[in-house]
Amino acid sequence: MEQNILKNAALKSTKKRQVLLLLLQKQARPMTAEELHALAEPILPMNVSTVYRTLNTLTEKKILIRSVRQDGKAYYSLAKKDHSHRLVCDLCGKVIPVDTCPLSELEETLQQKTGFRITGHSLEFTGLCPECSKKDTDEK
Amino acid sequence: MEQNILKNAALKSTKKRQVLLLLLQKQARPMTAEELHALAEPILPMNVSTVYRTLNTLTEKKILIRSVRQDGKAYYSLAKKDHSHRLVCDLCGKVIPVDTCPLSELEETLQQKTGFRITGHSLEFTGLCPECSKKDTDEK
DNA sequence: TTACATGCAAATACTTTGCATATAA
DNA sequence: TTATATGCAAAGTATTTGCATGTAA
Repeated sequence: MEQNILKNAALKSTKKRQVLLLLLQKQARPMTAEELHALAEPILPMNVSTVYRTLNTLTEKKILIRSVRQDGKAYYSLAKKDHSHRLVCDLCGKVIPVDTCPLSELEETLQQKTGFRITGHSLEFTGLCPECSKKDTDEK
Repeated sequence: MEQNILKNAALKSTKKRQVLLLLLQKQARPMTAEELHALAEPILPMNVSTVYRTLNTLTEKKILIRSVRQDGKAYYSLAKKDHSHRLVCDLCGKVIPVDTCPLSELEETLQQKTGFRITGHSLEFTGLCPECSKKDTDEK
């Protein structure tokens, strides 16, 4: 699996890259370099710069998607064929993917109105997931 | 004008805060701390940490809105009553405000489907503005 | 007068880079 | 063998903080 992903991108298939890819698959949520390093360490010790370099390389090869959030950190996730948006809980950080994307139509309209050649967009909702929402209410 | 904004927020009305607020009004586009410092310097020299502290204070007081972009930098703009989104040109950085926001309806739907209590969202389109789009085409 | 604002330098957080060594192909 | 990957330490960039001094109210 991971070997193929790497080979297809003309990258050497190293154990460290495989571990990082595996972690991103298993966790199935966007993670920071720091988180990935912490998770990888017990499995296979590696330097932080290796993590950063790997994430950059994989992002350039379009294997990963990098998204910088309001906390100023870069979050990485496997690039899936279908692009999607997500709900991020302010309290527990839980992420719920949103399947609908109502923006294609809007993009069309905007291109025509503004002459802007739109190549992409980022959209993220914030709020409280059901559990945290409950907790929040209980505390009051 | 600026004095009132500051007084209303129970903040001391200093010349430096006024200059920063004025710059944000005049430029009418989101700016980084670095940009603001460079613009303020010739008018009224001030330390970078003053700029950062001022921006943080004004953001806490809801006078400014902070938005961290994909470049990892925080952009500040005056908080207007109406929330809006924008088009950002990848080449020249030009910003075009988008008046429509099609997300309220979607938020409703999502709240019901997921149980998430949505409190906000961030949306930004990227692409090329008409001028840069032309330049880009010409070069090919 | 006094609480808050500012300058300055040092510290922090996240990320990148140069160079020597190690390893997949 | 050879181009690429990695470790390590140092550097870079955006931002914050502690402390002494300055100033609006």
